[in-house]
Amino acid sequence: MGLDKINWKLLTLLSQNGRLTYAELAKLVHLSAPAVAERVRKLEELGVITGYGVQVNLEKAGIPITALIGCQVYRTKEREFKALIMEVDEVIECYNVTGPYAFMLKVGVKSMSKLDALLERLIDLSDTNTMMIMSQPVDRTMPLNIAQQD
Amino acid sequence: MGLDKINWKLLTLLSQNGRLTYAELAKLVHLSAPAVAERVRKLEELGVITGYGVQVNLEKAGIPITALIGCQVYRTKEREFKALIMEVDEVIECYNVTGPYAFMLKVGVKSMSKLDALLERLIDLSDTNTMMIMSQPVDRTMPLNIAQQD
DNA sequence: ATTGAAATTACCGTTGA
DNA sequence: TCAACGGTAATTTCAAT
Repeated sequence: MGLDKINWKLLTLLSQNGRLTYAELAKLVHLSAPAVAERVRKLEELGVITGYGVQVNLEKAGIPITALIGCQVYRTKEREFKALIMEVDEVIECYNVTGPYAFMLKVGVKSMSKLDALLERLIDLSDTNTMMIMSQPVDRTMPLNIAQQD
Repeated sequence: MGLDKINWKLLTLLSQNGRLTYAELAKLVHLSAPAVAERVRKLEELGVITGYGVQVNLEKAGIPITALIGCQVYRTKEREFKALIMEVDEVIECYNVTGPYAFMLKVGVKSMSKLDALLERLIDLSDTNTMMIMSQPVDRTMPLNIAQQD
């Protein structure tokens, strides 16, 4: 739990550039490369770091349409809904949240007709509210300056 | 735009493991390592790949509370709101969307009082609707099986 | 295939409990 | 005194060309 300042720095640096080498990280946190390697290894072991990935510009990748979909799932259909969601390729993120919109989805599609087809699949299990994403002014992996937060 | 099947495969593989080497990628797509390196280089140049990062378990990192906040921003305060959002450390993602909730935020905080303080900062510029995140059954970088989408 | 860099290992020293 | 952590150096692996 209590990650120290250096581990936070490492997480922040890696979230901004997951390909930094241990030597580069070492310079940035004023430690030796093996010391950094050991810290990162432990962060992975603890499950704090769960993996490494690329950041993709979906628009440039040929996915021009992304949307958030608030889903007011019918009380008896929650389990079924969750199972469905996990099978739908277009779903990028799915949050189970408090409040009337039990699930919030982020989806990416190639066309409006694809989006329409997707909503059709959901409508049997929930009322949906679709919000088209126009821009994303902030996109991070985690909060900033976490060390400063009490 | 028209990324071919192999480039999609590369993107998918890298989104699942951003540390795969060119040699490993080469085996998985049945090409030579230099050919893969060239493709990845071009994807970066085109801006399809915008970076590399780590995936972090916020809970294990000591950020136990995450929430989505729908923000109904007052008509005259949109610019001010956007400026504020970009300065708030706790904001992880911010989407500008269609519909009454002009902005949807994903935030991460260490305590409920921190969340309360954050909402206080927003309330002058917008009506907010907070949804606490209980779980995230799907977390991807992009849609699956994109090649199959027409 | 060769060169160079990065990861890993082993070993030692320091510190603090 | 012992456990935890970091540094240095040598070795081995591996990636880029």
